[in-house]
Amino acid sequence: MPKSKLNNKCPIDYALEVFGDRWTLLVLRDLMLSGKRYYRELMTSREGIATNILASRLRKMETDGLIVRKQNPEDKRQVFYEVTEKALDLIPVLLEISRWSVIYDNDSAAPPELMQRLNQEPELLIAELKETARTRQD
Amino acid sequence: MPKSKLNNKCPIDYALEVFGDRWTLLVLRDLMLSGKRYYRELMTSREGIATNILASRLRKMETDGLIVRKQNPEDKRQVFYEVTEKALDLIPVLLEISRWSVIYDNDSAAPPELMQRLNQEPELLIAELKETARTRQD
DNA sequence: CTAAATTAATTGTAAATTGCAAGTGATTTG
DNA sequence: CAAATCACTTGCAATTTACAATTAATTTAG
Repeated sequence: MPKSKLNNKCPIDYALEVFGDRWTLLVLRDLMLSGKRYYRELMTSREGIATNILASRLRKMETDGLIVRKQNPEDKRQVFYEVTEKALDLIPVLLEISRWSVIYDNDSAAPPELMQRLNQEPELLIAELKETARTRQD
Repeated sequence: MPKSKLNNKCPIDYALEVFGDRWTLLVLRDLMLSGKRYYRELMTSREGIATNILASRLRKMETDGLIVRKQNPEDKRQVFYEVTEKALDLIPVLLEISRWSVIYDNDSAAPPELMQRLNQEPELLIAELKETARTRQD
């Protein structure tokens, strides 16, 4: 990672610092769109993230204010992660990315009715996805 | 980079393979939103990309169908890059990312009237930005 | 016509990051 | 209380990145 500069001006720069790596967006996808919450659940993504990388990304994501780390009071070994509004506000970015990939990659698939709703009533879809993600965690 | 799998299914995966690194989105920004076309222009971005990294990214971006490499017939030393429709269709992604960064990073700035138009008439803004980028290159 | 400058890279190497395998400490389960 | 589970950490090899120097092709200046 290049040294971060004070008084960064380009918005793309900041975004790349926060999620411009190979794994952060995938973890956010799992937390926000796949309903995963626990470390062990995040380990099982099809992309196969290594445990040390997952741990270091979760640490950085907490530092960056995307997630909050919590302990399951009923089993103190278990740790889960809640997404913040800052993370939830990345849902539109994830959806735009998905829309693009579905067009340009033959192997990319997403629930077709999701893509349809994304074209027809994006605002409502985003609101629902956010609410679903939020509700899961209280 | 982890090995890419055949029959990739998640759209986010594909996107990360194509532009999920530290530099590709910045180069696309310069090509599509800042009107840069020449290698030497791309070298002067404030973020300071190293020349070997720029060269390797441009090669990969051409492989991935985001840009086309061309030679200036009036000065055969000079090389410029044109963006494809595939790249232009990433403008909405760049704009969504910018919207998010402007909210969450105090140091991020973007032309305020651009952000305003992004909220009020996103489709028209995107069409105009694409057209501007396209026109520049013929 | 030739020497210097410009452009778009490539090459070499050190530093940083990633990926993989194994191990650890706290808890819970049988 | 021994074994299993969970969320990591550690060690190390392999890959990628950053920085500096060099190169080949072409153009410009004198």
